[in-house]
Amino acid sequence: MDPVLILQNSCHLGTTVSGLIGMPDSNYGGEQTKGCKKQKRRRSKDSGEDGEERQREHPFIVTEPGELARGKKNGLDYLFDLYEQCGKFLLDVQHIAKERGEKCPTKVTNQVFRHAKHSGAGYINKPKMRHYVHCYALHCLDVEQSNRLRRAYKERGENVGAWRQACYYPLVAMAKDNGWDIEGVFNKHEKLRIWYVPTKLRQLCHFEKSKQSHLQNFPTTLMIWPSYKTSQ
Amino acid sequence: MDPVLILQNSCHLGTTVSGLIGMPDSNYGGEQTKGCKKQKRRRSKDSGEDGEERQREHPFIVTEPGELARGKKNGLDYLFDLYEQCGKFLLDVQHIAKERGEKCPTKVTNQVFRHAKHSGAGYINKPKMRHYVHCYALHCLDVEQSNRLRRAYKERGENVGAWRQACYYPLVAMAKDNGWDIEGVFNKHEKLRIWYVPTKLRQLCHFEKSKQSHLQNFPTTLMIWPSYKTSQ
DNA sequence: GCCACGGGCGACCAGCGGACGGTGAGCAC
DNA sequence: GTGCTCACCGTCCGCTGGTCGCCCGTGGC
Repeated sequence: MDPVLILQNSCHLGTTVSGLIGMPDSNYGGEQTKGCKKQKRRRSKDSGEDGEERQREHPFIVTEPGELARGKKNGLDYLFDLYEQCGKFLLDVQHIAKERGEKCPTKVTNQVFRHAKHSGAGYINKPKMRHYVHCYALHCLDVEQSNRLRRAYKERGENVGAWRQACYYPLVAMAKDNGWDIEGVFNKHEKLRIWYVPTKLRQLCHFEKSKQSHLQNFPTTLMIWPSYKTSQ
Repeated sequence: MDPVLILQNSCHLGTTVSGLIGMPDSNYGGEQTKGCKKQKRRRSKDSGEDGEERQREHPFIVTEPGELARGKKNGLDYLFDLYEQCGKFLLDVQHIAKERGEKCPTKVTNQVFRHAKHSGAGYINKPKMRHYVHCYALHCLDVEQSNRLRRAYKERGENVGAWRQACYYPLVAMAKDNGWDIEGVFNKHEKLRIWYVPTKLRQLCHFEKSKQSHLQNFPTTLMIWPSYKTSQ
């Protein structure tokens, strides 16, 4: 059985002393503490406005490769296809930019999301795509392992959030094999190159790297994967 | 004699019908016309404040290679050295970022300028560096031609602005030889890769490219370099 | 001393990358 | 029908890249 999955499973209900546990995906304890205002946000609430209120997309569920989601849900093959679609939209934007002699983006930018929306792909939006980037990354870099993870999490009846969290660790292992250069891991892959490395994944790699080098100095320190069970 | 220089010289006092003439360095006629507010800016004027008012740097003059500027002026060798210094500061910033597991910039960003200032290089600032990037580019890509241009403009007693404008055209020619990919021209050179391609240079390349392809359809059209004499 | 020139760089802005968390869809019972 | 879980994505925010033009240093007379 896969050691990473074992680690996942064994830590699932565990507790650790790590300061990272239950951390949301946002920046955790960078030295800059300035700018901590809480956001206030309003929402239309009633649809008594002029425009057609966009219906929100069906939530994702953990599906096996090739499996179609039942009920009002979307499967993970569909999720990954969204990333391929974004790649196509980036190509469009690049061609248009070159034609006009404008700056040519190399990554999926706001402009690309805008272009997707204008092109009728209203089901694509930035928060969603950024949320699952690392899941797509695992799918690109190691389909076998990605598929195994999907099957395991489906079988255990885990929700999408848990599966999403689990996708981080195989990637951290790959970063380790690449001298802890997660940026490089992304850049080597044709389809991944166009996606920004998620902050949390970069931080996770940094954290593990520090832990490893610390282990060399103090071999008695316990090495425990953070569970991230409570973060979204 | 160099054909590009001949073009420069012959067009120096000329007039053309080009819509680009006398254009400032800013965006000219992109299709987006939104956001045309004029900036208001205040300046401290009196130095009755707490801090030591930074003295502004001596202006640049056109100097020959190896020549030191006389009087309260700075020479072009010093200007180009500033770009090398920025490259060093970028290296610093990159090392710090990697150590901390933060995003690692590949270009000279605001952060690099901030680091330079904090490191005591208060004579480096963003507007200045961005202003002369293409001059440094020519210096990197073809020292011989850059040196010839410097000597010619010094001899004719031209001011820095005129020399700066003249630096564009050899670069446009290089872009042409590279399939009009100026971004690629920059990226191929180790020291240039870290600098953003100036908007005006990219636009100039695009304009010339269109003119060239137009020439093929209507060979009787006169091909005239815009003079840019009145823009800064 | 005085004036005119011209360019250095402080300050501004649209829009970016990045993030949060309130709605409300969805399913179990 | 009812309740309560959880994740979608509208909206926000600190900055970025990019630029403008005011102010004043500067040299000639």
